[in-house]
Amino acid sequence: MAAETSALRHRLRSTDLATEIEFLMARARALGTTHANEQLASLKLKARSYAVLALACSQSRPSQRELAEFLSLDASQIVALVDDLERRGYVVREADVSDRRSNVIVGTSEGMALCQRAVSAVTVAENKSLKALDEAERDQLRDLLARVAFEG
Amino acid sequence: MAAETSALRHRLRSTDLATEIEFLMARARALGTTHANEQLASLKLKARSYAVLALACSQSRPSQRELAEFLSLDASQIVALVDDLERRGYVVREADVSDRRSNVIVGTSEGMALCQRAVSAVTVAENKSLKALDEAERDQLRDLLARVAFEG
DNA sequence: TATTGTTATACTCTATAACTATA
DNA sequence: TATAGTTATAGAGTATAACAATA
Repeated sequence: MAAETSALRHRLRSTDLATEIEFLMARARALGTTHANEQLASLKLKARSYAVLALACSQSRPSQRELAEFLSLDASQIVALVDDLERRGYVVREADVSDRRSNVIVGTSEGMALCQRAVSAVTVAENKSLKALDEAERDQLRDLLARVAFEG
Repeated sequence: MAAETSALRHRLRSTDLATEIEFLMARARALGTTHANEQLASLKLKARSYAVLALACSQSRPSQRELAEFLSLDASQIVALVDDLERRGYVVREADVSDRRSNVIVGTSEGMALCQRAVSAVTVAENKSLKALDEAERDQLRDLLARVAFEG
């Protein structure tokens, strides 16, 4: 994607579209994903696989179905993401004792180590994406987005 | 995508991932795009084609290259979007007198009419997506996102 | 009967490279 | 030599339906 000229920005920013939250979110997210994927590339992770790894390495013991719901992804996509992370030794599918249909996805110790590095990488990316905002504003944005994201 | 149980929300919301702005933005946007596409479906538009139409129907006379940059899309994707809208009679490619390589994309009167209806549809969708926020909070979110989106 | 994980499949989205016409 | 638009194509992302095992 080519760099944007300031003339272009000025001209198109004054359009109605440029004030729509949906549009602004699309743009902000394109930027954020680019930065995140750049920082995660050396760990052979992307935003998606990072999210799965992070939840697997939390103490929440999510099932694949839960991962799909929480990450707004289709269940069939989770299969491929977990397959990849499992093949690389970062997560395992554990049998759920209370429901034998269900797999619980858990991080291995290698997964935990990778996850720690990934969190650092994502922090770097987030700082790049949000460099226009100070700490208080970032908290404000986080709070507003959380309410939108979880109170649809 | 299945509905999310409150138990799941509670359990996974307490993870570190759930506090990352990148993740929250992905979730909020999945929601917003779903609502927008639902409302635009009867006009045979999607979030993407709506954005192109809206810019074409503004007074800014964007080139295809400018549309690509402003919408964070690849130039080759704009071709297909403009092709579709042009075939349906909503926009035309006008020759740019100052640079004959360049097309200026302009809305027709049918395009203007459709755009007006689309703006209403998108407003409905935005109200659904942002129902958790009051007017002042929406302005705040808009402002914060704009700064992130345009000051990467 | 309904649900979890899985597979297969198709459809959309996105990125890349090569081409043409202009600059 | 570089840029705007186009085309072709491949790869990534996403959705749907069907199946086996289990509830």
